[in-house]
Amino acid sequence: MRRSATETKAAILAAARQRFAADGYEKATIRAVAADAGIDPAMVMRYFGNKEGLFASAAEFDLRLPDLSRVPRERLGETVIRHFLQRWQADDVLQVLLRTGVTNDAAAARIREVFTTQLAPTMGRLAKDGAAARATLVASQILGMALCRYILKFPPAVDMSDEEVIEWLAPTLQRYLTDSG
Amino acid sequence: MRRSATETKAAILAAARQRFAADGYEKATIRAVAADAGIDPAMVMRYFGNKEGLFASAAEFDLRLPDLSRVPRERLGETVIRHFLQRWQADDVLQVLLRTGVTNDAAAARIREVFTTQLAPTMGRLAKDGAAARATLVASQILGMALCRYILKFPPAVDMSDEEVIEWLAPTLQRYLTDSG
DNA sequence: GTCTATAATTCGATAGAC
DNA sequence: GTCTATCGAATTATAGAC
Repeated sequence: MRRSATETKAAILAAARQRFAADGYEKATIRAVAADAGIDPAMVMRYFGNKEGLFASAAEFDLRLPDLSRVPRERLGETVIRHFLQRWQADDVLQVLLRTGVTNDAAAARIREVFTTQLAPTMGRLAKDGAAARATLVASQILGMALCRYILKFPPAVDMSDEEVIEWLAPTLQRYLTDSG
Repeated sequence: MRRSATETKAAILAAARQRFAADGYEKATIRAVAADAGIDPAMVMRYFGNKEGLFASAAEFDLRLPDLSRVPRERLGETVIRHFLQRWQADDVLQVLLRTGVTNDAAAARIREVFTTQLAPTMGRLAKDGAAARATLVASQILGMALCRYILKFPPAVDMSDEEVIEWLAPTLQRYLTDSG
């Protein structure tokens, strides 16, 4: 079959995200990605140069955080956790970052970049003091729950409904974002 | 050099824990472990059969949770976070579990086992309702902070002192353990 | 744009000498 | 108890034909 370059690239990227999300960086092979995309492994090299280049493209990521300055202050925690639950299930790029970031330095650097350029500034506009620490606390609880639910699959975390997660985590995030010292 | 079997096994295990903790399951090679231990790769096979066997031995783990029934109820959160901060820095088995559990199914199963047999029962004796969910919430916050601090190395999390971590996380864990609904 | 062939490594694992 | 030699499989990556 003969396709356009953009079609092929898109097919490869979709397959790569699935593989990276499911297997992590080292276990996700170019051959497997190519097989999933229904093309030859050589095409992956042609379009992305090498495995690092493929990963860099597959890990492009926008948190798409809402404008938190328009949210009532007492509902910040709930808004943030709702956003991330939905963001987590929309596609698997967040899962790519988490799965690969734990064993691959380049991927960890990518997560830090997302944190530094997207999450921290947004939080910084909300709290006057300790913004960086607050952003980290928020990230730790969100990533920790994602880890237990989607990666490690702790039975109680998997069984919990989205609303239950929100009920428990919203007050935690609210405190991290708005409490003094 | 000629050593006793126990000496050699101990040297291999120590090296294996370091490698698994730093690289995860697939990137930690038997050859690298053997080089670190200053012995031949064949010795690893001799004593542990295969890579899975080596991992199983390296991932033997006891949370060593204190008897929480003897702790004043209002200090439960602080006690738990203090224990885990110390446990995390005592050796690197917890880091082994986290690094490997994200990409290796056997390792993930091992973490779930530690959770189910060691953490959940202890929490279960404290709260009458929703014990499993409470244990998961505690695990999510503790693992999430460990992830940001020791694995992903978010600068604000790395710079935070132990006491700051305790001040922020203790109230969170306290609420997860003792709050109603 | 697609694929074949293959080079160059690397890894887990085995057999066997000393 | 320790090591050499090596097999067989898998991987990234390259060169080049069609």
